Order: sequence, then structure tokens, then C-alpha cells
Amino acid sequence: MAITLSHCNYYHHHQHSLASRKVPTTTRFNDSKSKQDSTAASAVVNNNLKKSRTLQTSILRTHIDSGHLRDAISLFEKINHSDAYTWNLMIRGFVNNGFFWEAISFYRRMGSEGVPADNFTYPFVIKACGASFSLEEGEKVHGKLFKIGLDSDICVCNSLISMYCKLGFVQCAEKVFEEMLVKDLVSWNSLISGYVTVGDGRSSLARFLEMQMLGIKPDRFTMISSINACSIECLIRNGKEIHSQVVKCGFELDIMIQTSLLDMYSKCGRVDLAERLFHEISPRNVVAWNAMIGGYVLNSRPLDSLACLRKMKKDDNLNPDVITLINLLPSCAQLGAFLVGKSIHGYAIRKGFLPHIFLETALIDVYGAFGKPKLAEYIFDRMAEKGLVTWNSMIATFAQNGWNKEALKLFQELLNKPLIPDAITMASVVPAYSEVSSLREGKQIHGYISKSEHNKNSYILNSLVYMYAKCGELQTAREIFDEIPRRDVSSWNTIIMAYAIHGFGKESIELFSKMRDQSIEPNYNTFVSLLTSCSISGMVDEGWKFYNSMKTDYNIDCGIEHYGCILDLLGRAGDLDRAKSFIKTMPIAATARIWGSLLTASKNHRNIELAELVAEHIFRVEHDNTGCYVLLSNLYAEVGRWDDVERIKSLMEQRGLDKTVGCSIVETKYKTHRFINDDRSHIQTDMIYHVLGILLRKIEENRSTHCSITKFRPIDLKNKRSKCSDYHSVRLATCFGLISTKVGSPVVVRKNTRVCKDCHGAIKKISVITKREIIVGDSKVFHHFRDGNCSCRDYW
DNA sequence: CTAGGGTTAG
Repeated sequence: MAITLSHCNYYHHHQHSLASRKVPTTTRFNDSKSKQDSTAASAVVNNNLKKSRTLQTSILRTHIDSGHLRDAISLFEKINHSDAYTWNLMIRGFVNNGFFWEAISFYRRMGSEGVPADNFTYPFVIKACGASFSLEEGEKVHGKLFKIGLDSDICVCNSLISMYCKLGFVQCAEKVFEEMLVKDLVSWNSLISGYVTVGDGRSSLARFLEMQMLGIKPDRFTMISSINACSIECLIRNGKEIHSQVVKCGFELDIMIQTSLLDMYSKCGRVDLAERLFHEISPRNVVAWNAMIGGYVLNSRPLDSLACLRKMKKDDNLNPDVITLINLLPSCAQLGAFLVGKSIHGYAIRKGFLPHIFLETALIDVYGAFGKPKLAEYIFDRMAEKGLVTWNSMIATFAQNGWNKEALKLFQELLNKPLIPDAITMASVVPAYSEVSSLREGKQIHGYISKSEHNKNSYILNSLVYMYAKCGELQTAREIFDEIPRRDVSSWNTIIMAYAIHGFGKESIELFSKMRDQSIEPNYNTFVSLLTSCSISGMVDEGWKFYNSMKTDYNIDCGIEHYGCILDLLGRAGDLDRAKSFIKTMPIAATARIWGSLLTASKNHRNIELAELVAEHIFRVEHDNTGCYVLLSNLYAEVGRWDDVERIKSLMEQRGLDKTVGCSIVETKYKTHRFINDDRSHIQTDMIYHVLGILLRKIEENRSTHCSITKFRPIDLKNKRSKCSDYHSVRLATCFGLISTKVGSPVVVRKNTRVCKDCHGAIKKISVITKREIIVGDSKVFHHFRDGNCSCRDYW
């Protein structure tokens, strides 16, 4: 294996696997290039075998400094290595090249060969312990330091401070720091940056102040760490102060400081200030570009982010590195630019960037965002090494793409691994519970979370809010939202979306202004929630208002989701021509979802020509889009083109596609009850049909008293679908809900496809007859039926 | 031959 820069980067993330593979150290550093070197080196060694040890060690040092570890090892074994100096060289070589376990093993071997480690050895060994997350070894080393009296060495103690912070034991680091008799600037810097590594920016800044109070002047290292402290805490005021301090002290030409400042501004949402700084940097390096690209991504400006790819080559003649690609992928996701994403993947392969755990995880995310869980799974299954974040991404990808069973299965698998699920894991599985398993199991997860350390975590509480909303319990969702201790922008996005999917558009907009009152800045997803709400509730004017303001007032680029909502709005207004031209003017490629929106609109307005045209577009992207076939065939049925209905039906059969079986579910305390159309499998079938019969008769009576007789349509005779619509799954489920739940409580039914017109009408009447609130959640919206009215105001 | 720094996945 060549020890090149890119490989070191790889090994940096793969130290665990490297150590666990137990490859003999000497065979691990083979490469063709260093074979030549080694031949040359052996010759040198043989010729100089009797020459002074100074020469031998200086050759060893040359190997180490040039990264030729294999040569270094073979030379090391040949020469006399009874002094600490030679060992220290080797250990330094390993540490500087990311071979932390090798460094530790050499340190152990050094002890067993009777060479005492000295004050130069320990800083390296301690660094290796921190970097390889080996707490056990680190503590052993610390204990040893007392015995040999090195526990007061300033360099050693400074290393200990960083090590403990890297391992997450800040208190230990603080203890070492406090007990130091003599501290220098590095001691302070180690602690200040240590707080940042554990995510405690506030303590970091407190120490930064404390240090200056004591009259110690910060240097560029102090500055960089404090700036990072500001960015992780979003403390832009403190960041600006440090910025001016930096300028005053004359640090301003330092590209690292400039890059941290740039990053701080973009993390605080001030991408404009980040940009200004970026333009001041000269010459710029890849890191600065990466930070800028990341800033654009973070601030929902994917177009600007992608534009950097050309600019960095054109302006500064720089090529993207792994991190550039990792930062670019989410902007592809934001834009729905599948082909760009794929080409980045291809570029990574050609450049030899893979395998790389961060990049692969980012690819899983982006394929997940593109709605390609299979591609994501392909990457996941073949990864050499997976971290918790990788698992989280895969679980989230499954869940977000409706592969809920897969998500839950993966979660179970994760529980059997040595990795411990974290807040993100919980937040990723909760939605899967809401979709597949039901409210009952969702409540279990809720109970589990309440008792866990995550019970105040807004990220998880957000996902519970959404879960309850998805399960039909908007009230519970609201209660949890109200109790989130620190509501972030996602909390608001979630509750706005919760009201959106229940069809309460007005409330969504009210929540948005409440959020603005609390000075929470809206982001990309805020507008996804808002526009979704407008489209579901048919608030056309408001929708356009938000669409325009997101660009002009908030400088947020439109993504595919926003375009989809606008299309829904246009479609709902029946403005099919405008919808068609809107797709053409979109700066990003239309997805099947986008075309689907137009297809629904053409179907609703019975425009067969357009529907056929749109269907062609969809099949070009997704030849197996079942929904498209079904919609088309329903449209043909509506206008009585039965030959075409048959044609589509046989086309689907040919391609092995099954129509999604519409099913409705009702949950009771112990069980989820499923119903399909004309279902007779339920244990209480007789009762259900009996009750439904009574209700249907009542509906008929009411209709003939104050309604005109239904129009006779010859189509109905031919349409097999309407023949048995009295026993559609929704009605069966509703009836079961009525007889199996407490009187006075709402009946909650959920359905995986849209609810049909007949059922919608019937349930309105049932809500009058039974005086019960009935909530029917279909694949798009929750209908709240009460006193003969529906919250959707009959548009869905 | 000595410790301390920037960009990265949810």
C-alpha cells in the first residue's frame, strides 16, 4: 500500500479497521515505488553498516520525513535501536502518517525491549491514543507518567489535555490543566480548542476571556479555536468581535484564520459576509473554496455552490478534493440534480477517492434525496467500514423513501452492533414507525425517548411532532411542539408541515408569522412546509406570495420541492398551459414527481392530450411508475375510453407491475386492523357490514328527502370500479373504528392512496349520522370530518 | 526528534 497523501487521508478514517485486520506491520507498507527506494536504501545501509550511527539515524529520519515508512521499518530492524531517539523517530513517523495503532504498538515494544520512553516519546504516544480513541491505553500512559515523574512536563501535560478532550473527557482535561504548576500559551490553546472538539463553544470562549484577563496574549491558534467556538454556538456577535481583534492584531493575512471566519459567518447564516471575506483571500486554496461551497450549501444556495466548481478551476486553477465533493453533493440534492450527483460520484471513482467513509455516506444521503434507495443501499452494502452516521443515513434514506420496513430492519440490525444509536438514529426511525408500524409502536418509541437522555433534544422531539401528525394526532403533535425547550427552525418547519398535511393552511401561515415574531430565520424547508400547505389548502395567492418572497426577501434558492408545490397550485387553478410553461422555465430538470403533479392536474381537468404527453415524460424517467399507469387508466375510464383502459391494464401486466392495493387501517389498543376494498377477512366482518348497511340506508334516505336523485350515468354500468364502491376500504375501516373505539373520541383511519369522491361524500354523511369526528388520512392530506363538513372543503 | 490550527457525513 502506497503511503500517499490520499491514502493517509483514507487511513485517517479507517484506523480501527487497519488495526483490527491484524496485518503484519512489515507487509502493510509495501508499494512498488518504495521497492526501488528500499533497494537503494539497503545498498546504502550495507555500505555504511560500520559507519557512524549518526548517519544511520539520519537516513532513517529521511525515510520518515518523506513518508517511506516501509523503508524506515526495514532499516530500523537492521540498525541498533537501543536508544530512545531511534524509537521516537519511528513513533513520530507513524503518528504523522495516521498509523496510530502502529505508533502505540511500537511504544509497547519499546518498553518490552527495555528502552525507557522519554519526554519526547510521550507527546506522540498520547496523541496516538487520542486519535485512535483508545481511552484504555491513554489512561495506562497517564498512570505511567506519574511513576517516571513526567507528569509535570509541560509538553506532556498539554498533550494530555488535547487527548482527554478528543476522548470526550473534558473534566479530566480540566483537571490536568488546573493542576499544572506552569502553564504556557499552548496549555490554554489546547483547552480552548478541546472545548470546541466536544462541542462546548461557550466554555471555550469563557476560557478565551479568562486567559486574556490574566494578561496572556492570544496567538493565531487561539484565534482559530475561538472563532470555531463562535460558529458552533452561532454567536455571530462574539465572532465579529474576534474578527476585529484579529484585524487589530495584524493576523489578517493568515488564510486559516480567514477561512475559519468565513466558515463562522456562513454557519451563522451570513453567507454575504462570508462571500466578502472569501473575495479578500489571496491566494485562495482548496480549503477556502470548500468552506465557501459549504457556506452556500448551508444557506440553501445550491446554484452558487455548484458554480464554484468551474470557478475554482478557472480563477485559481484548483481541482476539487474529497471534501469539495462531499460539500457539493447536498447542493445536488437541494436542486434535484441527479445527473450532476452521479457525475460527481463518477469523478470520485476516477480520482481514486473511494473508498472514503465520509464521501460514501454523503453519496447515500444524496441518492436517498434523489429517491434512489436502491443505489444508496448498493453503496452501503459494499462499504469497507461504516460509522454510526453511515447507518443513520441509510436508515433515514429508507425511511424517507417509504422503505419503512427496511428502515426498521436496519435499525434492529444496528442494535446488534457495537455502535450506540444516537439522537439522529432515533429521529430517523421515528418517521418509519409512524408510517409502517402505527401509532401504538410510535407511542412506545415516544415512551422510550422520554425516559432517555434524548428527551429534551429538539431534533428528536421534532420527529415525534411529525410522527403524531402523520398518525392523525395533530393535537398531541401540537402539545409536544409546545413543550420543546429550545424550538429551532426545524421545530417550526415541522409544526407548519403538521398543520399543512391536516389541511389547516390558515394555521400554517399563522404559525409562520409567530415564528417570525420570535426572530427565527426561515430556511429552505420552511418554504417547503409553507408552499405544501398553500397547495394542499388551495391558497393560490398566498402560495405565489411565499414563492416570490423566498427569493427576494430571504435569498433562498428554489428547490424541486418548491417547484412541485407551485405546479400543484397551477394545476389546481386549472391553468394547465401556464403549468406546462412553468416546467420549461424551471432551472432544474423536472423529476417524475414534477411531471406527476402536471399529470394529476390534467387528470382532474380531463385533459387527455396533455396527460398522455406528460405520461411519456414520466415513463422516460421512470418506466415503472405505477401511479402514472393508474392515473392514466382512471382518466380513460372517466371519459369512457374502455379500450385504452384495457390497453394500459395489459401493459402493466406485461411489465409485471401491480397496482398498489389501496388499504385502510384503524388502530385499536393492541392491534392494527387492515381493510382492502370488499374485505371480508376481518373477524368482525358481519358486524361491520351490518353497521355499514344501516349507515348507507340512512344516507340514501337523507339523499332522497333533500337531494335530487343521482344522475344516471351509463358509464357507471361499465365501470367495474364503481360497482362495489359501497364497500371501499375507507368505509369498512371507518365502520370498524366507530364500533371499536370510545364514543365521543375521534375515529382515525389511514389510507395509503387517495380517498375517492364517493367515500369522501359518504363519510361526511356518516359524521352527521353518528355525531362523531372522523379523521381520514390519505396519501396526501388528513380529512377532518365533522357535522357533515370536511376540513379540506371538498378539494383534495 | 517535543505538544497547540482551518474545510468534511446526520
